[in-house]
Amino acid sequence: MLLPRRVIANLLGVTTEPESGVRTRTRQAIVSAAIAEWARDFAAPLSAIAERAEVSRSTLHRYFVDRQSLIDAALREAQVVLDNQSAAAVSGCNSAREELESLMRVLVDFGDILIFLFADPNRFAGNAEWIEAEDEMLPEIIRRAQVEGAVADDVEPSWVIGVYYSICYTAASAIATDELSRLRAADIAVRTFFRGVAATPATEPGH
Amino acid sequence: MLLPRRVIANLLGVTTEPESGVRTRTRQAIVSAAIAEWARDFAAPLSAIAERAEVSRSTLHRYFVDRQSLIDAALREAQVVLDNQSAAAVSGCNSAREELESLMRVLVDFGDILIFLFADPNRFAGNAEWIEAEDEMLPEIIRRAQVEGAVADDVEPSWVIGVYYSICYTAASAIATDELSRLRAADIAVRTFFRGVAATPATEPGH
DNA sequence: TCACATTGACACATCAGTGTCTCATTTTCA
DNA sequence: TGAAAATGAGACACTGATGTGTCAATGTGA
Repeated sequence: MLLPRRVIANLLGVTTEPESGVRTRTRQAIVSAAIAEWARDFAAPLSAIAERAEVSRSTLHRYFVDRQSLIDAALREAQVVLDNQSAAAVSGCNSAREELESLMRVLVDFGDILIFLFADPNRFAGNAEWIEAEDEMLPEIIRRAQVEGAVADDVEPSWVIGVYYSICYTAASAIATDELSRLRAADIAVRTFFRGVAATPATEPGH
Repeated sequence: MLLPRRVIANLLGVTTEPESGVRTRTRQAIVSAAIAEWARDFAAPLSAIAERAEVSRSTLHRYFVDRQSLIDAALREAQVVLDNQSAAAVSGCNSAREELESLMRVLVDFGDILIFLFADPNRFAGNAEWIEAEDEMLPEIIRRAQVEGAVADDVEPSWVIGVYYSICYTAASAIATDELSRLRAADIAVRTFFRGVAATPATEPGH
C-alpha cells in the first residue's frame, strides 16, 4: 500500500497541512461522514460511511487502517470542533451566566456532533482519546455561575452538568426531528436550563 | 425442534400461564437479561444475553426464533412493566403535579428499563411494538398540569415531554454511575424539572 | 508531456454473530 | 418410577462486516 509521509503524519495526529491538499480534503470528508453517520447509528458499517463521503471503501481503508482508527479520528475531530466553537462562544461574555447561554446555543447548533459524542455514555469507553473528553471548561463556568447566583449552590455540579448536556441533547433531537425550529429550540433550552437549576427563591425556603 | 403448544401461545403473546411454570421462568429470565444487557449496549450479541440469563444459547433460540423476536418481547415487557408501575404511581394523586412527580420517581427507579427504551431514539425505529410506545398518559397529564399552572402553558408539550424524559434519564445515569444516591437523584430531578418548566413568574413578564 | 499521486473496482481471506439441527443428559411432574 | 419436558453441548451452514491486496484508470503538478 502506498502511504506518503503526509498520511503517516496525519495518522499520528501531527497534521502537517491543515487546510488544503487532496488527501486532506478526502480525509476530512470521511471523518465528517463518520460523525454524521455514527450520530445516527453507531453500528453503521464502514461501507455506509464511505458511501456518505462519496469515496470507495478502498479509499476509506487507505486513510484509516481499521475501524478503531476512524473512531479515534472522528472523536478527536468532534472534540476539536466543539472546543474551538466553545472557546469562540465564551470569549466576550461578561458573566458565567452569559457564557453558559452562549455555549448552550453553540452546542445545540452543532447537534450532530453532540449526539455523536454523547448519545451513548459508554460508546467510547476504553478509548484513548476519550479520557480527556471530560471537559475542563464547563465545571469551571458552573462554579462561577454558582458564585454569581445564576445557578443554585446547593446542587451537585455533576448534576448541573448532566442536566446541561441532556437539555442540549433534547433540543438537538427536537431540531433533528423537526419538532422545533433551531431558534425556538435554543431559546426554550436556555430558559428551561436556567430556571431548572436556579437558586432556590427566598420566598419558599426549603419548603 | 420440540415446541409444545404453550410456547407457541407465548410466541403469539397470548401467555396462557402468566405466573408459574418452568418455561415462564426461563422466558422471563431471558427477557430480563436482554433488557439489562441491551440497556448497557444494544449491539450486545445473543450469547451475552444467554450468559447473563444463565441459559445456553440453544435454549435462548428455543424461546426466541431470532434476534428480532427477542427485541419485540423485551420491548413489550419493558412497556408493560413501566405501564403498570406508572398506573400504580399515578393512582391516588390529587393533582397533575403530584402525578408527574410520582411518575418521575418511578421512572428514575426503573432506570434500566428507561435507558433500554430511550437510550437511542431510533433504536426501535420500524419496530411493530414501538408504534404504541408513544405514551398516551404523559401528554394528557402535562395538559392538565398546564391548566393547573404547574407547567408553563407557553411551552410546547413535546418539549416538556422531552425534558421530562431526559431529566429522568440523567437521574438514572447518575444512579447507575454512583454519582448520586437513589433518593437524592429522584429529589433533585423532580425539583429541576418543575422549576425548569414552571410558568413564567409574573415579576418578569416576557423580559 | 510525463512521472507520480490518488482513486475505484474487484477479488480474496477472515471473523463474529446468527440460526438450524442433533443427541445425550437432566429435570419435572403425574 | 417412568414418560414427557427442558436443557446443554456442540456441529454446521450462512451472512455481513472487516481488512488486505492487485490492477487499471484517472487526476495532478512540474
